[in-house]
Formats: sequence, C-alpha cells, structure tokens
Amino acid sequence: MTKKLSLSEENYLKAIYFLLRNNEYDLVPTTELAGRLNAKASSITDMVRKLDQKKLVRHRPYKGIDLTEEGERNAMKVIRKHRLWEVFLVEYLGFGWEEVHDVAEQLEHIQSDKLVDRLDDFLGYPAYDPHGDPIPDANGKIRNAYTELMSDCDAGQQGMIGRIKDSSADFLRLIEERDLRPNTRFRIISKEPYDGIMELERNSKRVTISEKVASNLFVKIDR
Amino acid sequence: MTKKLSLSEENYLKAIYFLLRNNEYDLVPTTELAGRLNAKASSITDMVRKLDQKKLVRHRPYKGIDLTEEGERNAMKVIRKHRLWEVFLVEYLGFGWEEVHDVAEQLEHIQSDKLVDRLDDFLGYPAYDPHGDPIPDANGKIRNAYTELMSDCDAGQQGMIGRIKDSSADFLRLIEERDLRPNTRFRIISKEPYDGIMELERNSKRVTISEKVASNLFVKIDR
DNA sequence: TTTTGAATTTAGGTTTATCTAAATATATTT
DNA sequence: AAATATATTTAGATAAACCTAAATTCAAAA
Repeated sequence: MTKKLSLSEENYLKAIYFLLRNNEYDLVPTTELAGRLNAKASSITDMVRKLDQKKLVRHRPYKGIDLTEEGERNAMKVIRKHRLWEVFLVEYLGFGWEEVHDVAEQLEHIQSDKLVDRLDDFLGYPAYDPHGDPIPDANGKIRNAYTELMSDCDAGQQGMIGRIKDSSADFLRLIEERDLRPNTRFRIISKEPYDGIMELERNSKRVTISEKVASNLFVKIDR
Repeated sequence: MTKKLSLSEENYLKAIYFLLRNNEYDLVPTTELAGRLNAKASSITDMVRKLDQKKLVRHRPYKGIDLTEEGERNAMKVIRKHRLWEVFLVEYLGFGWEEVHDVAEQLEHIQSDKLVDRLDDFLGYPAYDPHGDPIPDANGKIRNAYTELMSDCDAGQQGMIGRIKDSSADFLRLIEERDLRPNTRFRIISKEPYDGIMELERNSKRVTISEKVASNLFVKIDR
C-alpha cells in the first residue's frame, strides 16, 4: 500500500505539519500554506483536494486543512530524513549548521528505507539535529524534551539550550555570535521583571539577552 | 550561464554519454535512446530538440544525436556524483555493491557543488567506484586505466581486474560467486585458442571462465 | 441585519515530460 | 530503380503542478 508521494506532495505535508505545530492553528488556512510554499492560494486548493482524496489530509472547504494519521506519518518520515542528513552534513562533511538547510531540503526526498536506516545507524542514532530539533525514530515518534521557553524560566535556574524556534538568518547569526547554540549549557543570573531582559552565563562567560531572544530558545531546565 | 538542468535532462545526457562510449555508435539513434530511457521514440525527439536548442546535444534529424562539450561536461558531473555516492553507500553504509544503483540514481541529481566536493574529500578522493568504474574529478576528467579486455590477454599475463562492462544482475552475481570483483589481482594460467576459455588464478585459487565472461572484464596488465 | 471586504474556491490557461497514431524519411530487398 | 520495411518525426492528447482572473463564501463592521 502506501504509494510513493511526489516531491510536491511531501512538501505540502511537511508544511502543514509545521503550521499545525509551531503556529497556533487548529486548521491551517489556505493563505498561510500558500505563504509558506510560495504558491498561490488557488494552487493550494488544487493540491489539497488531491491530498484529501488520498486521505493524507482533511480539507474542510473555507475552513482549513489538517493532517490525517497517514499524512502525519508521511510528514514525519520526511522530517526524519531531513534531520538525519543535516547531522551527516555537519558532523561528517564539515558544513556549518546554518548552511545545511537547502541541501537537506533536497536529500529529504530520496526514497529508500534502507538508506535512511543505515544512515541512522552510521550516525549513531542521534536524537537531535544540529539545530537542536528532535529526530523522529523509524516509527515517526519523537522522544520529546526541550519544551520550555527560556523566557518562561527564572533567575537561578540552569539547564541546556535545546532548539531554536525562529530560524531566520538574522536569528541564527545572533545565536552564533553570542554562543547560544543548541546543546549549550547555561545558568540564568538575573531576570529583569520589567522587560524580561536576562543575564546568562554559558561557557564561563556572561551575556545579556532580550526577552525576544529568550522567547525563541527552547530549553530543558535541570530538575 | 549554465542553467540548472531538470532531472530528465540530466538523465538524457547521461544515457547519451554511455551510448556514445560503451556501444559502437558515432551518433546515437533515437530508438536506442528510447530503449535505454524506457520512453517512446517520439518523446525522445521532443526532448532532444529541446536539448539541442540549449546547445547540450547536436541533433541531426533522422541521423542521430551526440553531445556538445557543454553536454558532456554536464553528463560527467552527474556520473561523478553517482559514483561518489556509490562509494559512500558501500564503504560507509554497508550496502552491497550490487544494490547501490537505484539509490545512487536518485542521489546523483542532488544539486550542490559544495556537497559533492566535500563528499569527495570525505571519501579520500577515490579514483574508482565499487564496480571499478573510474570517478571523474571535479573538472569532469577521468584519469584512465583499465582499458584492456581480459579476453584480449594471453596465458602468463597477470594484473588487476578493473571494472566490468556488462552490469546485468546475472553477470554481477556470477562475478561475485567466482571472486572476480574489481580490484582483484589475477594471473592467466592458460587460454584455449579454439574457444577462448581461460583458466585463472586469483586469491590463490583457480577458476575457469568462458570467453564471454572474459570479454566483459576490463583489466590492467602489469608491464 | 445588511454591507463590505478578505479569504477561498472555481474556471480556464500554461509548461514539462510524457503518450498514441499518423505521416514522412531512410534503408534494404527484389 | 521501385517496392517494402523500419526508423524517425510530426500532430494532437494527457497528467501534474502551477498560474491569473472571476465568482463565491464567510465574517466583521456599520
């Protein structure tokens, strides 16, 4: 069963998945998907109708789109591949973690279960990619962690930076410059109640970050 | 300015390249290409006309097709990628050398010069892929070797098996079973003038092979 | 509650890479 | 050299994934 999906179909499922998670949508609006996929709303309607017929998404006309189980499983497979390839590119080929995205975007569509499983094994079954995003296992399950935002933490707490929420070039650069990459341990020295500005220690040095930055860092606090 | 080629275009160039080399064509006939690409002759005509306009091939209607310099360079780039990925799949992911082809067929179309160069470096700039086929360098040049056929050699000569000419599943299996893989050293014990059957020694053991097998093995004889 | 405006869908094209069937060119045989 | 067979090209269609422009639906404001 489970027919092979086209490159476009895979990209639609992935985009819907992210919009359902990251943003606050219950059903993804057509326009939102159009924005993310750089396509016109009418194209979205076409493709979404097709995906609905294949039972990969549910389309409620004029209301929005969400994923079926089958659709979500397919999205997770693509995300798994994307993130495994990112690990390979950074750890073995010396790519910078800001520059892997475009290539991984292509590699994620290679069809071969054997390849993915072997790659996973070769990489030592990593749980996170270089951006700190969790890598789904072969069944599409994510072993979660990193669910709190730094901005919700308080002075005195310490833990690990897990993954970043915003992935704009500007934010990536800032993270890089201030030594706030995923897998960096930190301690919160102080937090200003008025505007949420925080002083952190990481790698034995201190930085001050705005609330805006803190609210784009997912962390895990030591308990 | 060397525009990006579509997946189909790349496959056409590659197929034309192989037909110009391996087979005895001076100009590739439409039907031959159709056979190799599993397409109908009329489709070939269409695509070939497009490639001609892009100056990647020369099409002489009713006569045949050959590659321009530009077309050949593009074909070599794809072949380079294909063979580098095969090395990776076999040496690092533990694929059997008979089972890498389909996956490499996909990976060869990933577009990223940086990726190819880094991969090449990671693999240690291999000169041959697991089938013994030479890997073009970053400029598309093949440092040649392995140009003689085993069937043209004589009793007493010894050398190295380089690459195989036929790559049918049957032949691959035979090669595997009789221990005649690329990079195997051999010595010709005897050759029967009547039917060309040869007795070889390799890995300190002997085998007898038909003329047909010998004529599908490219070798390099010690001088 | 009607109006108005934004979001969404429908209708009708376009491009790429295919196909089938018919027409034409080349090659081979008589 | 004419007849026939085979290879190739042309003409016209199709499916996928887009697009523009027009029509429709829903929701928010008057």
